Amino acid sequence: MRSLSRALEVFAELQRAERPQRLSDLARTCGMSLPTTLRILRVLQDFGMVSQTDKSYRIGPAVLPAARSYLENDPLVVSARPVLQQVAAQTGLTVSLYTRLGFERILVARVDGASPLTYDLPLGKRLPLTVGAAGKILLASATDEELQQVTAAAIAAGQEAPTFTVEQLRARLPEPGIEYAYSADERATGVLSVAVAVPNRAGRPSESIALTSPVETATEPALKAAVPELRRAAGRLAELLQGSVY
Amino acid sequence: MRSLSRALEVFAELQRAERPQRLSDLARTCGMSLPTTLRILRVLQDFGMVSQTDKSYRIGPAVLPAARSYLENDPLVVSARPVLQQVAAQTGLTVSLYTRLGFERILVARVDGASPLTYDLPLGKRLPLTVGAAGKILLASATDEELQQVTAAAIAAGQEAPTFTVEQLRARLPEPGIEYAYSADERATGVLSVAVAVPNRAGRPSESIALTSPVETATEPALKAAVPELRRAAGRLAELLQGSVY
DNA sequence: AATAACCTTTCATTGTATGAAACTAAACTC
DNA sequence: GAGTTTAGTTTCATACAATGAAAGGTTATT
Repeated sequence: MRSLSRALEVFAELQRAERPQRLSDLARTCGMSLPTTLRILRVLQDFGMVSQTDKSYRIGPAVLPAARSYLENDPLVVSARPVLQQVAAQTGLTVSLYTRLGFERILVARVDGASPLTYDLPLGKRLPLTVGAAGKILLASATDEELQQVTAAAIAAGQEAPTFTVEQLRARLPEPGIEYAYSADERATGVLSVAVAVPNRAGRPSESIALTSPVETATEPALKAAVPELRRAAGRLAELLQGSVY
Repeated sequence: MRSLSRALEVFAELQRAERPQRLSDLARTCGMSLPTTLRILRVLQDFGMVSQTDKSYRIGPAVLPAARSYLENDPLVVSARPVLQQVAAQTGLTVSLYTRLGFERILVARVDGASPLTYDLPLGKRLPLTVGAAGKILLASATDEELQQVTAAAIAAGQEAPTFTVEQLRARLPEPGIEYAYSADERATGVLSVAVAVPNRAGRPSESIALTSPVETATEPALKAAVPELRRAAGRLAELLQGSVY
């Protein structure tokens, strides 16, 4: 399925670029010939996944129904909503659900607490695994090899300095036996966060739930005191997922 | 690019289904062999466009960053926001921006007025072209052939009864020379709406702006009185689009 | 336990994806 | 505004990737 992989590369590159791209740019960045790139763009355009104006290509409107379909129908997101709401109600803090995608994590659901963290809801935001409680907890049970890949990916994505090493990463991760991660001023200054992983019947977890708070509102002990509550929520979510028809 | 087209068919079918699909279902619905369908799903899964649990496939989380990228970077959406906000402020009504995708339209931006229409913001919702002011105005300059296709597509999508005809559709559309469309109780009962098209340098328009109001809040004459304001907004948006770097 | 339905892999064949090259259009230079 | 460079598009021969039939394996059903 080479052509399909290449098409998805082009599609990913259009997202990464964050601005309209010319045919030759895309061909160069994705390492393929002009005719091939052009043919791929034409098909993507037929389906609305890509738009064109003059000589510039960008992501097209068809991604919106797709995202809507995901948010409304995905068992993870659907099951999580009531669970997150309950935690937000009990703690008064903002609760977020992340899912791992490649070597990053994506915010897929969020329920604001009493003091909302941000005005906008950055659903779909790509964040590093190396930074922030919700990222680090997903790496807690990772192998050395995987940490190596994560490190390389984070550097390549510009999320970490070129000097970043696996040792530095490991130092941030929770110690063995600790089933939550904590972060302060890591991803954003003035923000504290604890996160637990959503258990996964087999294999390492790819989802995490985080409690986040501005430093003025909560303290480290207060956040850590909420960890049992968070764990229960994660457990409940895992059960819901088992039960769902999938 | 047959394999790419087929992959996008599978992807579209997963959205249409609105629930996890099995391999054999997808193969049958999309009219392709099991091995081919499986190979497509595997590649889509590698990129996060599709998720799998046990034997069920569904839309994957990678669509969220894509949608986010669209909403944050697309010149249409970005340019429209201040324009819609101004109209909402001046009229106190909900203002929506739709774009055409195939034989449907998609809500890509909305700014609520004084009396919000709905609590949730159904961004990315697919709606028919045959119903509602914002759909009909996009068909105002359509050829007979195109109306025929639209009619067939609406019946196929279950948006119109099987007995629906081009004549019935034409009767709903604005008369020649009228540059706005009006609807009452068409798409939703108790909802009035006027819409104008966003002018397009060449070719027929594919975007429209609508003012919507519950029947209790506004009357037909009141809505129609806002049409000049709407037209100015559409013109301003068109200018912004010309000017943007694209 | 037996049967059926479904999923996955293998493999030979075809057809489609591919890039070089030629061509055209646009942008830039002077 | 003519000449030159760069970018986009089309054509075409070739190779290889996409394909489905068939076999094998797995899970569900009876």
